[in-house]
Amino acid sequence: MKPGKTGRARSGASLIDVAKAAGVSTATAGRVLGGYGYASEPAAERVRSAARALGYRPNRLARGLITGRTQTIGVVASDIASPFYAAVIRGVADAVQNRGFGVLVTNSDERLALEQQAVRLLLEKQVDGIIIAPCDLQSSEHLTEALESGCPIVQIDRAAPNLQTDSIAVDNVGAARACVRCLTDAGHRRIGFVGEVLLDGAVDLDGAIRRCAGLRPDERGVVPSVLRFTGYLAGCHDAGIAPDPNLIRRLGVYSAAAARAAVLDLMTGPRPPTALFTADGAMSTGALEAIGALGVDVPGDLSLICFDDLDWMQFYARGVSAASQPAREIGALAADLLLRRIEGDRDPVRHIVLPVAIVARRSVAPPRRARPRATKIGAGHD
Amino acid sequence: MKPGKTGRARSGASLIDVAKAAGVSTATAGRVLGGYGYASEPAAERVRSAARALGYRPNRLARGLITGRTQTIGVVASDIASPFYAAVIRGVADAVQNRGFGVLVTNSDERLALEQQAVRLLLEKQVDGIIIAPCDLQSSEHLTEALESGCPIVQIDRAAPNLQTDSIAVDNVGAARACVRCLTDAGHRRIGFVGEVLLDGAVDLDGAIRRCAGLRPDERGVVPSVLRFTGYLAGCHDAGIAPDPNLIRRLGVYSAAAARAAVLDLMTGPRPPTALFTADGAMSTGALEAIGALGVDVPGDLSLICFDDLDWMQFYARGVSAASQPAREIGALAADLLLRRIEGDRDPVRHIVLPVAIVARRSVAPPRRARPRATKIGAGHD
DNA sequence: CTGAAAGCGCTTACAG
DNA sequence: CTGAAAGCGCTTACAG
Repeated sequence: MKPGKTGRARSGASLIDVAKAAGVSTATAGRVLGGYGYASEPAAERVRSAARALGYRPNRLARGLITGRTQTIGVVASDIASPFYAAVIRGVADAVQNRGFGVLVTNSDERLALEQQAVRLLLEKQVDGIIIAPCDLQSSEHLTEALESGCPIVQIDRAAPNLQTDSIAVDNVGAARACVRCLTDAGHRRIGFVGEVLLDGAVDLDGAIRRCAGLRPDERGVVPSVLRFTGYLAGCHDAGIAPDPNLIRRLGVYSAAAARAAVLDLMTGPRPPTALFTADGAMSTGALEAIGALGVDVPGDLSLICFDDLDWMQFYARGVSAASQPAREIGALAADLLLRRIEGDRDPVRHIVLPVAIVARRSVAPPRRARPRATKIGAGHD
Repeated sequence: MKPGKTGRARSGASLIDVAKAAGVSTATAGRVLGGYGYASEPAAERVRSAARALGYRPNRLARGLITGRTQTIGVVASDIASPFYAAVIRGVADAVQNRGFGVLVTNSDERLALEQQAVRLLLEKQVDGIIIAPCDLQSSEHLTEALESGCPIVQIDRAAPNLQTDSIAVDNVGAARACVRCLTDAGHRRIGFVGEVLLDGAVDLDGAIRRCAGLRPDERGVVPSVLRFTGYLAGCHDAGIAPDPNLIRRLGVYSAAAARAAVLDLMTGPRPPTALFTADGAMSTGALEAIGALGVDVPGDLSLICFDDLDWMQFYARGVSAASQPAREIGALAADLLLRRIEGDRDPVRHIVLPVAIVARRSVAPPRRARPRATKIGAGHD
């Protein structure tokens, strides 16, 4: 009844108890119950029924201590409450659960210190591998260390370039380019851009444009929002549109509030865009809030395509087009890759780039003709 | 380089190595690094620097095997990809992470067999406690067993009545009642209801109404949708409205498609409701799809309040009112309760009932006067 | 304050 | 096919 003096709380029958009851050695009982090694049918049957009678439940901790395998994989997400990561984790869980694996989840909130702490916890818990969206593409010593200690890693959403691991990301450049194409095909020429696009060494817009124009689709070591900005530039270029600095907002932070302010500013300025492309979940949320606050019609005064780490439902409901990542698939693929590595696969690392579906709603339609604002020429004020 | 012959993959320095390097016993090294027991400062310092030099990382498996504590808690959700459970798990993770705990997540998809499998996995992995949304309020032998083996449990969202555990749920009856009140206050009298409301032994509506009318707010052993139906009935009663069977749709399944069909049927019938209350996430999604397909305006031809296991963003975007659960808080509270039990708290079980916020958007406004459909009396056809 | 010894529950070679 | 023994990496009483 009371916990033993060693402090362990739960008891239950151990393999020793089962072996004793079945009249065999623990080795034999282990072989039967663990499904490894041989045992004669009569012995096996005695062991099984003893296990059943005692309500035996294997202790995976003990097994893990010996085999060096815990059958647990760790996931480090920015925020598991975000629809994107929630779906990724679901994909991971589905892929591994029928193989007897567990999934240990942690959040980094895009902060390196938290990520390092999370990785340490996972390693101390002896996970067999880690799936991570690294929050810093340069500082990855903690991940190198994990790798060197034999813990395989799969990077998702982004990939540190100097980390020799498999990775899975969507085709950010291609998807953003396709989004812009939707807009230009519909006749838009003034297409606003709102994104984080944090670039060290390129604070000015011209520098950013020069730098991003050279990026290739599969470029690793580059954060998604920069790749999407690259796609935006490419899309404009495709349509023979020169990037207009007044229509581009690089916020430098991943903040819905900042995006809201930026879109309000864009839309109430002298020559507002007729269409808008938002590069991230937070940007998209901010943009939706702004156009709500402005009472702007979508479609109508504005066409909008959101690149989305959030739930496409909100865009769907709003009648807005969105580019949406196949999150579950990313999770499932990441888990597959990881399990393969855990099983000892030594193939060269793979970098998978997934296509992104664009869920076109009504908002790509060209804008309604704006209400004539100053019919009386020279009215000068309102 | 190569894995040892025992099959364990990862090596790294063990406590033995650290002790050897520091010139002390493993007992002393363990006391220093584990933070238990005494050690002289010089010895401690030698141990710490040896640990640092060797890159020592404690193996929590080994510790767990002895202490009987893994510092891991398990969560069994219906679907971690749903915004509700994703947020719950985030709340759990936040509450436990700074205490060095990990969170192991599993999905039941509301299927008993999967839930049992998930619980077994968690127990074999020796979690210190389980947070679960039980999918079957009657068949809970597997949970009783867990409890008896010393694994504390906290139930969320619903609670099996015969399970002596802490539980956390929202005030389903009160929230639904308040939703209806929003509608009746705005002048609605014909308020439709769409929910799962699966009741054995009450297949007919009259039976269901009689049975639900007697439920009290804190009733356990009753699934949320039934409690919300109860709240709906109470809200109607408050306003002196007799429940109209033609406006009530008990689907018996948790299906957006079924809800969509039900709402289409309701709205295209002879006397459509002027307002609608949906009792679940899937119902809400289906209803939104239906009114989208019908081109019904919200507000306008219809007022709508959704009870929500999904993301309130979609309602917000649609201009719809929603009752939303404080998911993160539920997770955080569940984790707190569980940690307390893990630490040996023997207080009587607590059943926490949380209030639900109603996010009122435009849809509670009374409906616009319907476009006169048959101005020419006797027109007879369209 | 410190160390030798036992042991958590299991798996793994290794003899028989 | 089976068992005795060793051991995974740590913590726990218990002597000193």
